[in-house]
Amino acid sequence: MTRENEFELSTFTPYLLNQAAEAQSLAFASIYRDRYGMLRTEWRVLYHLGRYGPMTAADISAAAGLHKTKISRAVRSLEQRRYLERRPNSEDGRSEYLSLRPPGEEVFRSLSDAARKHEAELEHRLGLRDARTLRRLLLKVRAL
Amino acid sequence: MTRENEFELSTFTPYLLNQAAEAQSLAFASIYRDRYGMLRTEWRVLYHLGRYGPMTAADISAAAGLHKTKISRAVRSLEQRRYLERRPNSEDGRSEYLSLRPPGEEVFRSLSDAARKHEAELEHRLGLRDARTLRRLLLKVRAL
DNA sequence: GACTGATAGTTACTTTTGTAACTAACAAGG
DNA sequence: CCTTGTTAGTTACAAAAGTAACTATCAGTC
Repeated sequence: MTRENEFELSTFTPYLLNQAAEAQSLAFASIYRDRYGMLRTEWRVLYHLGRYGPMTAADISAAAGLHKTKISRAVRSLEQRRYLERRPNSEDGRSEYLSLRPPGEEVFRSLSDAARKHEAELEHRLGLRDARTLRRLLLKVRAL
Repeated sequence: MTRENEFELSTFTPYLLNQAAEAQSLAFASIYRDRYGMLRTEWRVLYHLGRYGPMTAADISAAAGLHKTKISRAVRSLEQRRYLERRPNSEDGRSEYLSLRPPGEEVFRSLSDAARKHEAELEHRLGLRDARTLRRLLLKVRAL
């Protein structure tokens, strides 16, 4: 009953990308979610501040490619957890400089470690050669 | 100022997977969204019915790996657009058989065509060799 | 220094998703 | 039949994300 040239979703690249991304995201998301009750955007904001130091919400928005409302909400949430603090930007009264507080730094280190481990594990299970190829192809796809 | 062994999100495989998936999803989603105002789950339900013929919500749930509440909502939405119809299942009073109506079949064919074109285009831009490798690796990742 | 347009960030509103609770129908055993 | 437990699907509620409108500040111009 299956027609010859029928379209197969199960081999459709965007679908496979989603499946693979979801599987991997779930695996890593459970770490920042279960350990710290954080959302993906919150982890991303925390990461940028931890990795590159103090910056404004607009800086994060540009660097992470996230919409400003997402940043705004993530910042408020991280602030409430005492992970970051705001200090006025003397150059521009509209914005504030955001920086991690010690507990935030701590969480950043912990999650960075977990991410490194996660990546190493994936690389191991995939094999170094395939892992590298995959990264290269994903970059290529994203750039299309 | 950049420390040596610092974790780099931009080379983190789950992150790259998400980026690539998002880029590709957005590209294809705009088709069913803009053309027919459909959501991803709706397209998936429509696909299963169009590709494999009438089945129950539970069948779709199992085949597509989608939660039953998602199916329920998608089915109602597709029904309101007159894309599908329900008929009682004489074997089991709790469930109904779902099948596409002519307009639904029409949309299914149109979207299948669009998907085929999309895949061909991607294959062309990526090169056949890389496209195949990518699919292989994505399957491998999903299976981990 | 008032007017115009742009920018940083927040708030309000809407849509979508996730989760849990619920109803109805089934199935098996007493 | 009448309990007990399971399954199909819907509904209700809560969390999250998207979009638009808003406030405040800035920068340049007249």
